[in-house]
Parts: sequence; structure tokens; C-alpha cells
Amino acid sequence: MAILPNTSTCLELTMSIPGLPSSLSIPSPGEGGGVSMKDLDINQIPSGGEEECMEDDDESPNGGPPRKKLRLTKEQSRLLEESFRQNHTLNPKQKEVLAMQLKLKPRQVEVWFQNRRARSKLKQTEMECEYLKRWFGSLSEQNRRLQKEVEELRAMKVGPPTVLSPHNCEPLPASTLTMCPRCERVTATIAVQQDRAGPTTTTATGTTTSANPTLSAKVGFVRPRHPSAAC
DNA sequence: AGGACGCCTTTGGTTACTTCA
DNA sequence: GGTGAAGTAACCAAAGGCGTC
Repeated sequence: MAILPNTSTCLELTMSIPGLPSSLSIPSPGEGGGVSMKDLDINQIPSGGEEECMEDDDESPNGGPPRKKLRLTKEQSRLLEESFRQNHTLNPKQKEVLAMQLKLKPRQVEVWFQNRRARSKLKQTEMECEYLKRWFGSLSEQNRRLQKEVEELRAMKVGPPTVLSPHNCEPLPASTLTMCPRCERVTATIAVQQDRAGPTTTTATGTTTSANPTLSAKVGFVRPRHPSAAC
């Protein structure tokens, strides 16, 4: 059975649905019954027509009837979601069972899982994108603060921070600061020269502190969500 | 080699919403 | 202001190609 697509009106089914009488028309929203297209379950199988849902007539190689659009029922979606929560992939047996349960073809279940995985991944990517944006924002802010601090230090005519070698405590050029590839923290030792208060030497694996808060130099940053607490 | 499977991209149908006469 | 047609965007099932095992 095939109903010619009728895209000009929503009052009639615009696709052929196995098991659905061809004369079936759907009242528009507002018409008697108050059933909207969205509420209407076009896959609802009329009594006696269940098997036809699995009818293998939608493979439309060249020349065949136009592809049909299936809309899963709420119950089917719910069950699929439920089983997706338990397992993101199905083995053939699970697929078969689920398909039987849902009165769908195994291929349909397979496709649903495929699309569902894709949606999950998209969502995940979007979340990561948001996270990176926020991280970038906080780094920019941190950078801005540090620049400001540098300005302040320069204004106070304080010499540049001296980095001491962890081995012999000899001063190192700042360019030899190394960053841990894993946690991205600077691991050099930093001595901040201070007027009057004398040098404050700290290990700069994270933040340095100083008696004078305005002279504290934050070196490196703690990347959020780092898997391990310590380097 | 070839079959099964998953991923990716694209296609096409449906629906909700907006605009305009 | 209410109404219906046309246009548009978003969503999603499905197809097809490709890589991997």
C-alpha cells in the first residue's frame, strides 16, 4: 500500500504507513478532538496490523517507492533510551531482543543507537567547547592581572624576578622555566626581590606568596578537572 | 578476500515557528 | 485582529560511503 505524498496539507497523513488505512485523515489542531500532529502517534498500530510495522518494504533501491519517514512512539523512545543508558552499544542478540520488544526491525534499532551515540557525542563536544571557552576566559583574566602586576612592579623599579636553579640555586634566566607536560605547572624556583622586606624565595609550583601581596607572582595555573591532585 | 560493525556525512520527512498578504 | 499560505530552521530516521577488525 502506498499513499502518494501530499505535502500541501497537514490534514492528511503525508506518508504511507504500513498497517494504517489509506483513508485515515488527521484532524488539524483546533478541529474536533483537539489532537495535534505532535501528539498523534503515527506509528500506533491499529489492532491486527502489528506485524506490518516490521514489514520489509522500505528498502527503496533505485526506482522504488520514496523513503518513508518513521517517527518512533514515546514508548519506543523511552525503551530505547532506557537500554541506551545501560549500554551504548548492542550485541546482535540484544539488538534482536530489543527489536522484537519494540516491534521494530533490528536495523532500525541499530540506526537509532548509531544516531543516539552521535547525539551524545555532539552534546559532549558542545559541553567541552563551553568548558574551553570558560577556561580561556579565566586564563585571559589571569593574564590581564599578571600584566597589571608586571606594570606595578616596573613602576616600583623592582628588578625582574630571579629564577633559581633547583640544583645549585644559581640564578637562571627566566626563559629556562619549565612546565610540567602533565599538569602544566611551572616547576622552577622563583625568588622575588623585594625592597626592604628582603628576598622571598618560593617554589613556584602553583602560586607564590609573598609578605607583600602586591608583589606576589602567580606562576602557572591549576588546570581545572586535572585527574590527579599532585604532580 | 570479504563480511560484520561502527562512525561520519548527507538526505529527506516532519514539525514548529515566522512572515506576509 | 484573525486567518491561511509560504518560507525557514531544527530535529531526527535512514541511506550510503568508508575504515577497522
